[in-house]
Amino acid sequence: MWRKRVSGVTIYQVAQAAGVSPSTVSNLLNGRPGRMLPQTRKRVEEAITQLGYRPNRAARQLRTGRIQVIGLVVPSVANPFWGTFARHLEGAALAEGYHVLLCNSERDPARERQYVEELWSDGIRGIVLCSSLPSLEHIMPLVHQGLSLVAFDRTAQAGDPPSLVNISVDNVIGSQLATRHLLELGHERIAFVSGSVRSVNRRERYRGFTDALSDAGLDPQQAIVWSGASEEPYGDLDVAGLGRTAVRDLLAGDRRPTAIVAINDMCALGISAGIRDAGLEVGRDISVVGFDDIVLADLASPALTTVRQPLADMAAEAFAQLRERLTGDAPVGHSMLVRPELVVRASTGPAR
Amino acid sequence: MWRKRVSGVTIYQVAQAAGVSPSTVSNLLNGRPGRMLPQTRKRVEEAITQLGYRPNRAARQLRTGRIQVIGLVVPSVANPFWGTFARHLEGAALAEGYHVLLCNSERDPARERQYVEELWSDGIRGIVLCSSLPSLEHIMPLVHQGLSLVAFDRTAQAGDPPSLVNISVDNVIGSQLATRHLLELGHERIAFVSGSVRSVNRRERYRGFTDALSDAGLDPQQAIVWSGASEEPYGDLDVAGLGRTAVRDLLAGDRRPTAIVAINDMCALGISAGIRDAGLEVGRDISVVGFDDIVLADLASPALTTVRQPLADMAAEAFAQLRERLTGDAPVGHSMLVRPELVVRASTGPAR
DNA sequence: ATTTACTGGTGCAACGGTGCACTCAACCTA
DNA sequence: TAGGTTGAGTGCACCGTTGCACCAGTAAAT
Repeated sequence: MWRKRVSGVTIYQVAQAAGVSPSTVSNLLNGRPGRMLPQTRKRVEEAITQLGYRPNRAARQLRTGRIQVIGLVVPSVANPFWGTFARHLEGAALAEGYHVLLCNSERDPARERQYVEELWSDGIRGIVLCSSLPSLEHIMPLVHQGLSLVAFDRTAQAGDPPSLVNISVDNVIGSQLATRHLLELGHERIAFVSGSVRSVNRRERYRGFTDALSDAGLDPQQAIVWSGASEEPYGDLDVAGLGRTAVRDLLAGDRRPTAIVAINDMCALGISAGIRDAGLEVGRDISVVGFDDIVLADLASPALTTVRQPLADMAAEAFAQLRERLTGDAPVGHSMLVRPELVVRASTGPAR
Repeated sequence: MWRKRVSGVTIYQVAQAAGVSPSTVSNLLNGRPGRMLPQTRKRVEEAITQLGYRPNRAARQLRTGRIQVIGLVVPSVANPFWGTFARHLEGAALAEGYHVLLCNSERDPARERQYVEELWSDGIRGIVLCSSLPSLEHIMPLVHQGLSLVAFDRTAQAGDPPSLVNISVDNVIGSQLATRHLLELGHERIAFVSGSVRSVNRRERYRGFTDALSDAGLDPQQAIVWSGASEEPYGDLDVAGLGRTAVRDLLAGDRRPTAIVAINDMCALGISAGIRDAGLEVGRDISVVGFDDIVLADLASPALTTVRQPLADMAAEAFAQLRERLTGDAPVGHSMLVRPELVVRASTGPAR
C-alpha cells in the first residue's frame, strides 16, 4: 500500500513561482535577505504566502542537525504542579518558536532514561529534566555527547559537571519557613511526611525541617518521620493517597503529631483528607503545611498553608537557559536557586 | 559558527560492521527479515546492538512521510483533568512506539488553529483535538488534505464529515444524572454554572440539566443560569476562579439556589470555595455537583459528588482510533459515546 | 537444454532543504 | 586596458533512510 503524498508545497515550487532558484528562497528563509534585490525579495515573499509554503521540518533537521523542539520529562503531568509547569514552559518555548515534547517518567529511572534516549534519537538536543534523582549518571553519557540538560526541581550536587544547569527553589529554606511557622504557633510534635526517600528535594526539605527543629531547641532525632512503605518508584498521582495513608499510620501510633509538614501540596491535600477521615479538623486539631502552592491549595477547605514556588519565572528561566545553550550563545549556563515564600492560609493554627 | 556533529551511528556503519549493504539493514529494520539468511540477520542484529544504532527519525520521516508522533491539543494541561488525560494518552501511545506532542490552546481558536497547522508542517498527520468548539471549520481544510483527527470531549455535530471521529462521554445523560440526584434530594432552586457558552459540551450539559428539570415538572425557563461574564476565551485555570465568582453573584441575587450543577470539577471546587467564603457549608446549606471526577474530587472537603468520565478507557480508544487511521488499517473510524456514571459523595445533601 | 521460479541479497534514486563555493556582469582603480 | 572588487544570484553535494527494481546463482519444470 502506498500512502497518499501529502507533503505540501516545496521550496522548488516557491522558487519556480518567484522565478528564482531554490537557493535564493533558502537565503531569504535563513536570514540572508541582503543577498538579493528588494524586488526579488518581494517576489519570493509573495510566492511564499500565496502558495502557503511551510518548510518541511524533517528535511531541515536532516540537513542542519538542528530542530526547534525541546524535551520535557516530568514525573507526571497528572499532578497539577507539573501540569502548570509544563504549560508555563510551553508558553516560553512557543514565544521563540519551539515546541515541547512531553514525557511522563512516573519517577521511574528506567523510563526516564529510555525517554531521554528516544529524544536524543529524535534529534532533540535540549531537555528539561524534572528528575530529582540524586544521581544523573544514567543521563550523563548523552550530556557528554552534546545534550543540553537543564535539571529542574533539583539543586546542584557534588560531582555535577559544569555543563549541567540546575534550577530549583531553595528547598532547605522553604522547609525551614514551613516548620518555623508551625513552631511559632506552638507546635512541638511535628511530623514530616513524604514518599520516596531518594529524591534530592525530599532530602533537602527534610533537612530544612530538622534544621528548624534544632534551631528551636528540639531534638531532630525525636522528629516523627513517615516516608512511604517502600523504596519503589511511585507515580505522582498516588502521592495524595500516600498522604492519606500516612495519617492513618500516624494517628495509630503512640506519638500523635499536632502538625504535619508535607513534601508537597498534593501530599498535603491527601493528608488533609486523611485527617478528616479520622473525624478531626484540619488547622484546629492538626495543622498541615504543603509545598508548591498549586492552584488548588487556595481552593481547598481549609485553604492550605504552603511554600510558594514562583513557577512561571522558573519555567521561563529554564527555557532561557536551554535556548542559550542550544543556539550556542552561552556554552555554559548557570544554575538558579530561587528563594521561596511562605503563604499562610487556614490549614495551620495554634497548637492546642 | 558550525555546530558539532552529534548525529550518532548511521545505517552505513552498521552495514559495514555486519558486512552487508545498507539495504539489508533497512530490510531487517522494516519488517522484511525473511529476505536474508538467519546468520546474516544475526550478524546485523549484533552490529546494531553493539554500535548502539538508533535510526535517525528525521531521515526516516523525510523518506517515508511517516512519523511516530501524534499531536495532542488540550485547553490547558494545568487543569488536572487534561493533565490526567494527557498522561493516559501518552501511555497508550508509548506502548505502540508513538510520542505525543503536547499543545495548550487555552481555548483560543486562533491558537488552536495555529498549533494544528504547525503540527501539520512538522509532518504530524494524526491529532487528538480537545476543542469542544461547535465548529471545526478552521481545521477542516487540513482534514481534507489527509489529517486524521480525533475530537475528544466533543460529540458528533450535524454536518461533521464522516472522516471525523468524536470521542466523548454522553454529556446530556451525565448532566441528567447529576441534576436528578439533586431533585431526588428535594432541591428545586438549582443553578447551572459554567464558563464560555459556546462549547459543545457546555451546551449538552445544559440540555441534560434542563431535561431533568422538565421531567420533574419544573420549568427550565425558571432555572438559574450563570455563564461567566464574557464571551471571551478563558484558560482552564481560571475556571475555578469563575466558580468562586459565580457564587458571589448567585448569593447576591434574589433567588438563592439550594444546589448548583457545575460544568466540571474545577469549577465545582471553585464554587465550593465560594460557598465557604460566604460562611455557608457545602452539602448542607448548598449542594454542589461536579463533572469529570478528577482525583481531587475525592480529596476535597467535603468530597465532591460528581459525574465520572472513564478517562483511561477513553484515552486508549482515542489513540487506537488514531492509530488505525494512520496505519491505514481502518480508513473510517467510528465515534464513541461513553455512558458516564454518578459518584455520590459528601458535597450533596437533602434540601433544607 | 532451455525456461521459469525462487532465494538472498544489492544498487540507486529519491525525500526537501541548506549553505559553501562558485559564476557572471557591472563597476572601480591605476 | 588589465586587474581587482563588489553585488546578486545559482549549482551542487550532502544529510540518513527507504524500498522498488534489479541481479547472480541455484533448483525445479518442461
